[in-house]
Amino acid sequence: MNLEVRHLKLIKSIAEEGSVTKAGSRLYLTQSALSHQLRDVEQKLGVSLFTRMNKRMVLTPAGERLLASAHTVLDELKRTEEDLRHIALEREGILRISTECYTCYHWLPSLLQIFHHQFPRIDVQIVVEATRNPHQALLDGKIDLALVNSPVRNNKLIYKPLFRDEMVVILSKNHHLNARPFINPEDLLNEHLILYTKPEENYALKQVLSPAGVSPKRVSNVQLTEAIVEMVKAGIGVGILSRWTVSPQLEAGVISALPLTRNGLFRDWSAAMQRHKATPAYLAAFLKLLADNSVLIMKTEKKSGKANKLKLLKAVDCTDSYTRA
DNA sequence: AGGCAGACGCGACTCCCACT
DNA sequence: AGTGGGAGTCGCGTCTGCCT
Repeated sequence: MNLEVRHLKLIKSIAEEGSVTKAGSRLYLTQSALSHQLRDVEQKLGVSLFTRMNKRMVLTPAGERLLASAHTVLDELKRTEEDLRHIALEREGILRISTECYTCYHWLPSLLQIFHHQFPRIDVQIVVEATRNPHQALLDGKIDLALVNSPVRNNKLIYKPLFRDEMVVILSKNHHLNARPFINPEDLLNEHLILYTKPEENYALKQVLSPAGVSPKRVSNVQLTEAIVEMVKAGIGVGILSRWTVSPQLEAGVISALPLTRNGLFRDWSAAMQRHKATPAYLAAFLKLLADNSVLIMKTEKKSGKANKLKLLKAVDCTDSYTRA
């Protein structure tokens, strides 16, 4: 290829200025330098680009053709440089997120709204397919950040602790187990357990019921919190959900919740990402947003003799109606 | 006078090769 | 593999002649 960007700038400047001397002033080069350049490119292309008419440089048809390309290419280069500047400033890019639990998608959109105000040109993509194994998705480079609660750790990933939430057993108001201060695994033996996730993926089953050798009479998988609440309310079964998920219903008094085991069952949430990958500014900002708001997402306070009560603060209002597709 | 183009020289850069 | 030096190349500037 004979044509270079300087040749495109040259032909554009000469065509617009009408002379090599004026073009030289615009390009901060001498008339002679541009004359050399022009002769060089004309020789390489084997065609005249300008007709020398007295003291004016007039484009030939070949010159007209090259000028059209020069406009296109130089404009595109200008746009590219502008885009690269944005990327260099890390104001533009893609942030791919997934979580290890579908229920997080309840409060995540609210957090993303705040993030979008800070980084309007960052395209946030929620990769729902990675929910089943966000660790592997991170290692495969399919996502940039995962919200995880699994105690399993991978040494190729780093984990930033965020918050702890409590899994509780939810019951209808007139359920006989309401008399208990907490629920033991064996109390669920004769119950119809309605779970948000599949039994083999369920945190409570894996951490408490299975180790205790307890297999409830019946287990159903309903991937809709509102449906689980309605079924529990109707006395069809009992559920196990994170306390903050059912906070509005608990406050409204339509269902009740009891800790699972004497000490309760808690999940420790972390933000996971690749250990040896640079953290762009927008990702760092999102992490900070998570860390700052994790206290707001689920703040528990001890009340004398009563179970922890969840408080959802306005910054991230989880009561927004949101249902997973 | 003003503008273009050619001859020549300079500095920066690249390539190649020898050396450590 | 890394470093340093010499040769060649390229792009540009100065000077100058030619043309209108």
